[in-house]
Amino acid sequence: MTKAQFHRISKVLADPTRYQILSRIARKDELACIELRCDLPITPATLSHHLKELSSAGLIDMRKSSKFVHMKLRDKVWKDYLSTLSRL
Amino acid sequence: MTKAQFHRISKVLADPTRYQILSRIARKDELACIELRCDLPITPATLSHHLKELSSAGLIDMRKSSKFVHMKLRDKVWKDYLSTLSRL
DNA sequence: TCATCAGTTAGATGGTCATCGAACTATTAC
DNA sequence: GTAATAGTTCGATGACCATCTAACTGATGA
Repeated sequence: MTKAQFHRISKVLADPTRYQILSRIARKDELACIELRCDLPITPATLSHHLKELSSAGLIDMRKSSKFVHMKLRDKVWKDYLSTLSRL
Repeated sequence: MTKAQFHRISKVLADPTRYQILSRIARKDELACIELRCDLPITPATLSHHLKELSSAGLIDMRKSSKFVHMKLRDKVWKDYLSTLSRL
């Protein structure tokens, strides 16, 4: 993991809403975007923005299936991040 | 560790300069402020600001000895943070 | 007592970013 | 085709914050 990617992820995690989204994605094998829209107090535009950030930081994969978008944690990246962070 | 403290620490770590400072502190048992001033490309005012953030987030202890300030990582808080984060 | 050095505080500034509404695309249903 | 639904994109806005300079405190040494 490069320093740039590491800092990118740190920044992405620093927003509580985004962290919560990632946490929700991680708890399921795969999560549909619409499941998040139901109970998060943000507009679809904001949610879309956060998912883009998570995705371009490399933390999640996004898959489109007809009308719906499904997200998945990228375990390897997440483990890499934890391991880099724990080395401080 | 409360959610508030967790998010506070996440935010503190998100700034690369501050992360580097914390990293330097962690590598030694105790680090003098003046050792950081030497080779960080920031003014004393900015350094002081970052140390205050790290300290009030609970990540470091600061000790004043005559003219000098010494910092130390609070291992327990750091380990708590890592453990909370790894649970996502 | 005076100069110097370590560090802090206050206030200003410029940049970043979470958020929104509005307009859009694309898909499904009737 | 037309309406409804899922999600995106764009531009604007307001808040937050890293950084600086300048002025300060407090300790050391001459």
